[in-house]
Amino acid sequence: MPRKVDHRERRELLADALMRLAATRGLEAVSLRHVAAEAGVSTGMVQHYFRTKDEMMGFALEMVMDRIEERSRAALTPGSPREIVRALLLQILPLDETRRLEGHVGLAFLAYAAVKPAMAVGLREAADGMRGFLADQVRAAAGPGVDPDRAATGLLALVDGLGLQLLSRQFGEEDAVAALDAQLDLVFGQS
Amino acid sequence: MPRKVDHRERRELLADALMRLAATRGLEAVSLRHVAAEAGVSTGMVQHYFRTKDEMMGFALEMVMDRIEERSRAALTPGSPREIVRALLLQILPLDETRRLEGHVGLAFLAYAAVKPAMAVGLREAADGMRGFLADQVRAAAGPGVDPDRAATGLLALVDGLGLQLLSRQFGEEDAVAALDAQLDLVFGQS
DNA sequence: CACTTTACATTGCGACTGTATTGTCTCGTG
DNA sequence: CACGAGACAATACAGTCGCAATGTAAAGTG
Repeated sequence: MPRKVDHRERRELLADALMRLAATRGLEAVSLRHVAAEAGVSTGMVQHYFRTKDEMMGFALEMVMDRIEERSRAALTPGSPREIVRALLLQILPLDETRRLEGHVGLAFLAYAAVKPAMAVGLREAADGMRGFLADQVRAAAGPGVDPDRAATGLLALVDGLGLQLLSRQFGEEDAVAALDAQLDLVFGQS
Repeated sequence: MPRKVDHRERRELLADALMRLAATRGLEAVSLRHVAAEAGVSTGMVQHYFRTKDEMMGFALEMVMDRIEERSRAALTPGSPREIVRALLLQILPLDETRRLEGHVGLAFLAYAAVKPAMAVGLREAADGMRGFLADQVRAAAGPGVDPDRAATGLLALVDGLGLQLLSRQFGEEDAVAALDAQLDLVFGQS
């Protein structure tokens, strides 16, 4: 075997360039040539690591989801269910610049996946897992009149919606956090 | 002046074709030729009514927003604030096929507007107006511990998030309505 | 030292894009 | 009835797209 190169590393380098492009100029600006230029390599190299454009898109999407999951796992701190849920959901909100970038990429992919169903299954599974985890936490600590599954669905939808509006800068970060806390109050009871 | 043609009508015909295309095959499939073919006309005619592609996109986006606003206005029925809010938010959720289609188009435009800021201002204004109206309704009838502005933000974000997940068929329509009702319970107090 | 496999770079092709140009037909007005 | 303006249609153009083919350099293995 000749020249040893870390495939995973190269692909992540290219996917990073793709994300930068998608966030600043939209998914429609993502082409083999543009990704190559953004990464500072030749288009031939991009083709070498991704046999087709769809393969590149799929890899980038998976990478975004992996990063979110990784950050979520890192935010898993011991505490009350409410604290756990809050820490988790705060990781999903685009509250800093890197997460804003990922959020834009995610939004672009969401619209992309709406048309390419093959891309949607991963997103669905991730959301289902998150919903299940949230429901467990709510079940453990919520008030008596609260349906855990519905509350989890509501929390996830709220964070999605807040994230959407944060991306279009409809209000500040502290407002979004306040809205989330208000919702947590409603679900877990005022503390 | 020669041959009289209703400009508005023709443009809406073309924008309808554009929406069908955007919903089924994504905004990336929207080209002058495709829109023309979908509408069953020549590309020259499309150019005649829209001098540029961006102009066509902008018109279609405005049309989508107008339709949502029109439907919302039609749903304005006399009743308690909670009933008014519920009826209004139910119009935003993609609960039937035509609204699913519009939802997909809206999602595509959301991602599009994230990159073309000129398109985003209209979306922002519409959301602000809606938020203000919701806040007024909440202020008129909510419990004492509820901040109207925050509750309005939460409701709008919830509906956005629910709509997003409805579009990707993550759960049934009745679940989304149930989640909305649960939230209304929390905001307006159990009835 | 051969030899093969991998890692790229370069180039070319056909299809498609938005836009500009030009032509034709048809109507309403003077 | 002439005529000019609007309503299209057809085509051309430069650019970009994904992808395939081909070439070259380097490194590990026998």
